[in-house]
Order: sequence, then structure tokens, then C-alpha cells
Amino acid sequence: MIQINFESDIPVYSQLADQIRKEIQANHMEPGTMLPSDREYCSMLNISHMTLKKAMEILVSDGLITRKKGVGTFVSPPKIKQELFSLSGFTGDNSGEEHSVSSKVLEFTIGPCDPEIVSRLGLTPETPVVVLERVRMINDEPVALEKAYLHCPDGQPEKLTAYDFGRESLYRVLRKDFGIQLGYAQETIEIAYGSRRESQYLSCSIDTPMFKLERTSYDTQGRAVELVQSFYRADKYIFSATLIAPQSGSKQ
Amino acid sequence: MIQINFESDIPVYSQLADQIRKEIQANHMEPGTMLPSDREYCSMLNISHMTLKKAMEILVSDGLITRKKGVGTFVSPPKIKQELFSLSGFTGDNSGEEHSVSSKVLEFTIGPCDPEIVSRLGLTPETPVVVLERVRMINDEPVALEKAYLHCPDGQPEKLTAYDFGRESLYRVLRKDFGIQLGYAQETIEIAYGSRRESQYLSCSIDTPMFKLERTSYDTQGRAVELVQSFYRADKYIFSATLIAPQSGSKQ
DNA sequence: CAGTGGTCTAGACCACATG
DNA sequence: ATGTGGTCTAGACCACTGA
Repeated sequence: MIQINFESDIPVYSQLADQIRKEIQANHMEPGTMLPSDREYCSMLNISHMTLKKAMEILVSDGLITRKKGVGTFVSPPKIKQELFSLSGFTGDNSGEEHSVSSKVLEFTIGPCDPEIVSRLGLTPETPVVVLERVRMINDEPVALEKAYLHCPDGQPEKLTAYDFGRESLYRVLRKDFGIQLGYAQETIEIAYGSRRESQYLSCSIDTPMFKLERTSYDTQGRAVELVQSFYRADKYIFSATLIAPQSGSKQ
Repeated sequence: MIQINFESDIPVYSQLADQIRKEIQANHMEPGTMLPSDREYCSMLNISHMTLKKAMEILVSDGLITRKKGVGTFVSPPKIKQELFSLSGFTGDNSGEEHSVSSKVLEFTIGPCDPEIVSRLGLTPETPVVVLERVRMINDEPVALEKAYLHCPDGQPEKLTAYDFGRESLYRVLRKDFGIQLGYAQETIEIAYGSRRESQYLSCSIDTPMFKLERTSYDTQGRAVELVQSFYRADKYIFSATLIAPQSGSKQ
């Protein structure tokens, strides 16, 4: 039973989010279970729509619930865990498990591009760059928007465009067919809100927080191979990593 | 100049957030610069307070601005970059740079604790556990709340309590004075909203999104050493990592 | 004190989904 | 047509800050 203390200095929306969270967990509500509608909650608790919505937004961003316009509010399935810090890429990380992985190619072009990107790849401004943008899906649900800028393998960008990267793994193709061995990568991860565009492709609301990842990968000779910018839905993802300690105690 | 298109199907708050973001970047506004007050924006743009506030919330979570009750809205300094995936810990990661690092100890106790924690450390339920909770600060600003559960080194938990972990690095003490060599760690990272408690210690509003990290560290023999749960302010932090590819092409 | 941001309301209208 | 969530308003009151 939800009880709001209106005298408390804890905001109503915050009390509400806490209590609904506890109700979902305590009752072991199955993913997909529908919660009472906004209007029901409002009249039940004598709360205004805006206040209730703010509580719901917190739970949405926490990944506990999903809201569908015209339909209702539902308990979410638990977050998907992504092995972040392997160099196997999306397909490698998520395949072979209980999830089915696929991609939709949004852009696949070759040409000059943004000078900032080019310079971060260590190339001269005129060098053509392969741009591959994909929506990544798990169980046919979009979970990430990924845009890769590639230094063309052995100067023959055209060879790449023959592949269907809706199905193929980019990393696999680079390794198997172009002999590119990845050596290391630099990655940053932060929280950001997507723009209209990201939210549309990931079919979430514009104020859903997302993981914004940026990765630059280098081959074993230290040449930049790709720069990837991706948005992952933070309400559907947990990242995980295994860290190995440096062998000899040199640092610090 | 900010222009809102009320006919557009892009929400007003979203247009607003985009445009204010662009203004800050285009005008190279210095960190600390004060923005117009809510009321000014509202009357200037014929926007209601609630709508404006929603735009501001997006920018706050993006780390672009900071709002202080009774004072105003200010441009934030850029996010701090944290080497996430080194095993050197907070002190090691952030010291020796332009930042001054410190901690405030909130709890430092020894005793039995939550059965779930104990079992994840691979211990029997009665085994006493050292609990060390700290607020981590950079330049005297709180950026993280960190709670560590430690398996007592060589069964002598009392030895640990002699240290002042407001100043000492936990990892350094474990290595230098207890001979514990960390071998590897498992880490997960997700986005969550802090509770009242986290927001208070990190002095941010209750709806600020945070990175929630959980790390279990193991020594070179594979014994669990610690389990750490931390909250990092997502509006102040970017995580970065360097990934090294596996040497021989075994996996996948 | 006046000005700031934070919360909340009651009600309006919308776009959307379903029967 | 009804019910859903999403947006927006105009105004209220609060707690906080700084002069």
C-alpha cells in the first residue's frame, strides 16, 4: 500500500518512486505486468498528474518500468548485461546467448568527412573515410545507435561496401578478410541525453538518459582503425568488465 | 538568439535545451558564468516555469550547467575524466594531476553484515566484514559515494582500523602493509538515480542521474578481497578505459 | 528584503492505441 | 469512443541565498 507523507521534506515524486519501486520488487511482479494508469494513481493518492509523471520518469530511467503512449505502464525485463571491455564488438558480445542479435544499416558511405573525425583518425583531410551507422538490436528491440568511422583497409574502401553489415560483424570482416589485427582501444563512457534523432531510432522518449560511448581502436602497429560513437539505452543496459591487474607492481 | 517553434512536434523543452546548449558552446561561455534566471527565460520566451525547468534538468544531467537554489544557474566546468578500468583505485586514478583528492569517512566498522554481501565475498555468514564508506572528493567537491566491504586481511580486521582512510589509499595499504596482490576484478556499471541519501552526500538534486558501479576484486589466488558499490555523479564524470586485445586469436 | 530555483496543482489539449 | 501517456500552462507556495 502506497502512503505519501505530504508533510515530509522529501518530495512527493521521490517518495512515490521509492514506494512503487519497492512494490514491484516485493510483489515480484513479472516483466510485462501492467501498473495502474496515471489517472488511477492520481485519484488514489490525491496527486497531480505532473507530480506522478515525475516519479514515473525516475523509474523509467532506472529501467524498472516502460511506458507506452496510448497503452499503459509496464514492468520492464531486467537490464541486459554487455561485456563492455572486450574487443569483440557488439556481435561477439551478445551472440551465442539467449539473445538474438541483429542490426539495421542506416548509412554506409565512403567519402571525405568531418575534419575533426579525420584528424582523430590520424589521417589527412582529403582521405576518404568509410562511415557505417547502424541501429543495434537484441531480440528485435533497438538498444544502441552506433556510428563507425573507418580508415579504409589497404586503401580499397570499395571492397568493404560489398558486405552486408546488417548481418556481418564488422570486426570479423576486418580480421578475416583484411588481416587487420586490433591491438588496443581507447574508450570513454558518459551519460547523455540523446537528441530527437537518437530517441527516434531507439524508440524511447527524448529525455531517456543514455550511455554515450566513444571508442578509438588501433591495430597492432598503433594505427587508428576506427572511431565509433554510440548511444546505448541506459534503461536497458548494464555494462560489465573484467579488469586484470598489471603484472609487476610498477605503477604508483 | 533563442527561437522556439511552438508548432513543431518537437517538445518545447527539448528545443530549448538544444538551443541553450548551443548558445553556451557557441559563445564559449566560461565555467561559472551565470545564465538568465528562470523567470527571465520564461517571460522572454513566453514559456511556463515547468517547461523551462524541464529543459534545464536535461542540461544539468548533461553536466553543462549547475543550478543553486537561491542563487542561480551557472555554466559548469567540463567533466572530470576517470580512468575506470585500472585497478589503482580512486586515489591512484585521480592524484598527481591538477585535481586535489580527498575523502570523508562516513562509516568504518567491523562485524557481521548483510548475508548477500557475505556470500558474494565467498565467506561464511558469521565472518566479520570490514565496512568502509567514504565520500570521495575532488577539489573539495563531492563526486562519489563509495561503500567497500572487505574480507579482513589475514583474519586480523583490527589492524585495518588503525588507518585513516580519509587520507590513505585503501589499495595502497592492502598491498604495502598486508601483502595483498590484486589479481583481477569484475565490474558492472549502470545508470541509476540515487536515493535521498546519495543525493545529500553528493549535494545534488534527487533526480540527478548517477553512474552506479559495483566491483568485486580478487587477489592473485582468486580469493575475493572486496566488494565495492559506488555512486558517481554522472554530470561530473566521464569514464575512460584502455582495452588491450587478447594476444592470440582464440576467442570467437 | 527581493530574487533564486524546487515543488505542486488543476486543468487543458494532444497523439496514440485499442476495441 | 474511451483510455492511455506526453506536454504545457498560470499561478501558488516553499526554502534558500545574499545584500
